[in-house]
Amino acid sequence: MTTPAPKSMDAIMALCKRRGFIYQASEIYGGINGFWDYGPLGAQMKKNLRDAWWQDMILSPCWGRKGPGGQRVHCVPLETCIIQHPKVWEASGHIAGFNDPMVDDKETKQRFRADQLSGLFPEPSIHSSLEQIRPQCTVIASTVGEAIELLSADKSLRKAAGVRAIGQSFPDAGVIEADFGTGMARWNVALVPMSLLRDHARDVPSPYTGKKGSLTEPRQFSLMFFTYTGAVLDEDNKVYLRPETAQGIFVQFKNVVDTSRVKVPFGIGNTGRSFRNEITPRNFTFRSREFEQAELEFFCHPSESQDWYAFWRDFRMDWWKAIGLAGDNLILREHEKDELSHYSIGTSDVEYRFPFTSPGFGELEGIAHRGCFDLTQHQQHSGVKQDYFDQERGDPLPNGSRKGERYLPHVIEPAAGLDRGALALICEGYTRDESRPSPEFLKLHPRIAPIKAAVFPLVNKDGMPEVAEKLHADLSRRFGHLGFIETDPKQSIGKRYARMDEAGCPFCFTIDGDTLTGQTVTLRDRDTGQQQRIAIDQAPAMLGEKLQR
RNA sequence: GCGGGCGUAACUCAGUGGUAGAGUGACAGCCUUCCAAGCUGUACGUCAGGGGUUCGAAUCCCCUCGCCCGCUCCA
Repeated sequence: MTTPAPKSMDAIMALCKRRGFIYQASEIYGGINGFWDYGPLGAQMKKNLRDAWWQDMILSPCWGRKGPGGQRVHCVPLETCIIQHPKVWEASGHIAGFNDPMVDDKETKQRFRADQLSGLFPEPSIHSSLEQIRPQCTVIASTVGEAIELLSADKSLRKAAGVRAIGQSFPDAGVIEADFGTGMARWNVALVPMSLLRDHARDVPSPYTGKKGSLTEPRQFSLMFFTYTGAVLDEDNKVYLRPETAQGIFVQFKNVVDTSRVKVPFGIGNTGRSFRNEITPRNFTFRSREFEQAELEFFCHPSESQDWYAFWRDFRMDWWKAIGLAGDNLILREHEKDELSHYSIGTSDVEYRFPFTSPGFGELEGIAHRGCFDLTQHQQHSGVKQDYFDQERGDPLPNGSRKGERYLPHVIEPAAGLDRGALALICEGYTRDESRPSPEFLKLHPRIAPIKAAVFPLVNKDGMPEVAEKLHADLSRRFGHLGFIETDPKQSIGKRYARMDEAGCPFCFTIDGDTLTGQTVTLRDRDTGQQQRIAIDQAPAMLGEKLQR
């Protein structure tokens, strides 16, 4: 299978700017790395995407599709704060996980994670205590097996490390035979302890050059944004901006259960901004430091969790297809076992082939089976029970009811990136067709398009503008809550069509001479340029029907 | 974080030491009965920012910021 040539990202970015979809944040001050703003059309488009998610996930979940047990899917919304108690992030593991200590090699200017450095250590002798043992050489590898494999396979790596020859290796024992110029000897392979890197960085050889003295001490890189509550800048007042919306849901799980008559299985949805201090913001809005998520946490009985996982994975894929990403550029990718988070039983990504990832793919949404990891963590850290009493489970009682069962629900998490979704829809919709009068246009799904329709008088005279004005007012009343309804009497009709094509407006109504005599208008389709003539009083119903699809 | 490329009007770009330009777009008017048509006119620039060299800098030098690409990273 051949991959079609990727669309020009430069052209897409130029269109986004030109038509007011996406601007660089703080542009007049030179911009700020990793932040982007949405212009008028972009803001409306993203709202449409968010509304579509809300509609299909919360208000009418899964288009009415039944769950694995044949039951109706039930979800409720929640809106939680960007700033939560700092302990939320301790419990979730983000504070630890987001603060990987890194080591730089000052000579080569390269950087690696301090906990991913392995070394070849001499066997301890009676003359040296364990604290004095220094690695003879190092390689970047987080496991003993990986280190041995790298040394065995990579000749240039051996050269950098000063290894002249490799003998036998015993991965299970963590031992390898190597000759550093003093004859073949046995070496213990082990992770370089953090304490050694911290206190004796100068004694640790660089994994890049084999030379000692060029490594820095491990340094913290905070991937979470923080600020202070209250006016006093005191470490005790330090709080974090959330890196995901999900934790807000978990910490309110009990409240939702206790106050909203929900029964497991059910979902809680939450959309909103999250913040990650990305090391390398890149690729337009794809990896932004401030971004918007649409996350659902679906709580279910552990025994049903696998079925719900498959259910949500499939539905989410179908959903992206339904709003305009149908085709080879969209895939569902099941994570390999070694790719999974420590707590996850299964994860799938919905991925899109962006022009800048092609022929590879970039993640739009992750659907994760999180087990009961989060509720367990919060139960432990907060001391507040998070278990659920299910009255419909357990042994039958004589009176016909059930004894009930107490358990920590398992969680399926479909977590979508709205900015990435919007970007994918723009990339997918961006089309150049030189055979058209307006070669450049944006094929946005009617549900997502920020401009829903335009009404044009063919010429700006003979009473046509007045008729257009009236139809515009009518359509605005009925559909204005979904997006813009435009009208424009100026300039040539071709130019006005072209403008709408470029902005992704799917439908144009045109008032012409026949409207005045026969009460009909033409309805032009953006993608084909084809027109059909309909009665003017049918226009609202016709548009309503087309916007539903 | 490293390496490379780039930054001039809303967009695409020309301008390599001597008065900041073109096309497109936008806006106004005329014209116009279906696809960026035509005519007339108007507005639009901290030449990414700062510093330096020079009589004079968009142009040469230094620093910073931003964007793109390749590494790296992506809990």
